[in-house]
Amino acid sequence: MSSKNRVDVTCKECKSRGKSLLCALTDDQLDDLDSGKSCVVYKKGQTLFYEGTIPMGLYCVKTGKVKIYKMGSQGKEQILRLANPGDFLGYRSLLGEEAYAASAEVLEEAAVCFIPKDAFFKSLQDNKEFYRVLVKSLAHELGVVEEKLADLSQKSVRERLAGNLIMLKETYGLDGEESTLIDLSISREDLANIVGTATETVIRLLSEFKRDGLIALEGKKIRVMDAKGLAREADFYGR
Amino acid sequence: MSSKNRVDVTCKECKSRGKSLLCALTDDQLDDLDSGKSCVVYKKGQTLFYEGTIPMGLYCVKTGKVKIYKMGSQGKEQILRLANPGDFLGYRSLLGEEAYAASAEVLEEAAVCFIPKDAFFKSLQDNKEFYRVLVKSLAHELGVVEEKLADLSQKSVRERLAGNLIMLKETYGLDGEESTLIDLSISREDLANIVGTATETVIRLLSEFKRDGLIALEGKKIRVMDAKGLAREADFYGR
DNA sequence: TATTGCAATTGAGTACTATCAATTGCACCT
DNA sequence: AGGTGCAATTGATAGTACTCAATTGCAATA
Repeated sequence: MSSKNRVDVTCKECKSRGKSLLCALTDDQLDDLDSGKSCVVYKKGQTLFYEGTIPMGLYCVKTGKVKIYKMGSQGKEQILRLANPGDFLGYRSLLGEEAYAASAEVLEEAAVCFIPKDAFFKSLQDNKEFYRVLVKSLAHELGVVEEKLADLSQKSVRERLAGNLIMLKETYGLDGEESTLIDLSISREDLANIVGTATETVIRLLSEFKRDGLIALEGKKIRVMDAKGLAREADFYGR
Repeated sequence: MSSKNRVDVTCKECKSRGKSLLCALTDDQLDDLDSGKSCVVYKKGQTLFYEGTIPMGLYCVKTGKVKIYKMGSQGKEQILRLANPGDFLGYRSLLGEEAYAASAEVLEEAAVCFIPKDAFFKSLQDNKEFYRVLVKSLAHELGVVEEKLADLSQKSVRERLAGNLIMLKETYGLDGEESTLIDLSISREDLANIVGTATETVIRLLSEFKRDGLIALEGKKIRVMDAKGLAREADFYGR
């Protein structure tokens, strides 16, 4: 990584701090984190870390979007979740004292801070509240993944796609009128890898949803025209 | 629950303690846990707790087997995992400060201890090491579920069934010659709900595996005759 | 032994999805 | 403008796995 991609920021000044778990830290503790911290701008397609490697510290997304995924044996990936500004990456592996269970790749240009392992563990020790919210987040995440597991097992692709579109709209919808636009440049392939299906199937279902007035396609982005209708598709349509 | 189902045991004397996370506790701390603790014998089919309810404490399985599952909208359940002697139930919800994300039902008669919330949190406070291993376990569990998610998404039912049979054999195989027998009375329906498929599909695949000499059916139980062959089925058969 | 009830099995038909192949669209570069 | 490369789309086909329905098996009970 060339040095011109490095960015100089302190956690204290970080605009994404409010969204992150770091809001549990005092200014002094943030200063501690800053020592040894580095922040780098990654371009779309670059990888933060690979499944199976040993974590050396914690990543914190300042801006941009990152996908966390697992690679299957046939080279197809399953996206576990998308990370956004304020999100931590790698703390599961650090707390679990294990290798990374998934890989992380940048979807949209991202500035990501890296906090060395030691500094991370030190702030855990110094701040019980930080530890608590981190554990709480970990436990919450486990519930979320279990929910996804059940959905994957019991819902049709159609239902899952509809459900994911609703969630993407909640997460990436902007303010005001633009709240219905999913502000995320995502390929059909990645969308398929979130839903857990084939790219062609996503394309066909999207065009059905469009035909039925549930969504509209604006360039590479998707607009949710009828959230209620989508929710119906997500919940009830059986097989 | 009638009083004759109550059992009197201390954590110190519990034979399952060695397998559990409680081995991180000192004798004194175990005594603390014992106060207020109760232990009950549940019969097959009884429910420990339901998805959506508020956890009042921690369950610890002393003997027997328990399934943890989520109910889908069409009344079909997805089994997330099986709990065995020494396993904790409900700590995800406690640490996440959330309602139960899944239900727990006894598969084979089980003696289960219940440790009230307050006593549990107190021992977390008193013993950092206990907290650490608990968090470590939580983090590990998240990795396991993510792995299952990817498998569910990318593997065929045949592969998943083969993989699950291998894991069940690892977990429930006895000693010596009987290491190949899966010592677990599980219905075809429950097996299907572990694998994430229909009961009939499990039955058909089992009879194929049997035909191919990979397994044998002994009463309600399954014996793994060719673990290598099963592993091949689990890993490679692509779509 | 007959009865009942549920689980396991088998059979037939279908539907959802994946796969493979071909075409189109679009952005970028020269 | 033309070319290149990749993503998106469309079409055709095949399978895997589900659903529904019927039968068999088995164990508990009367």
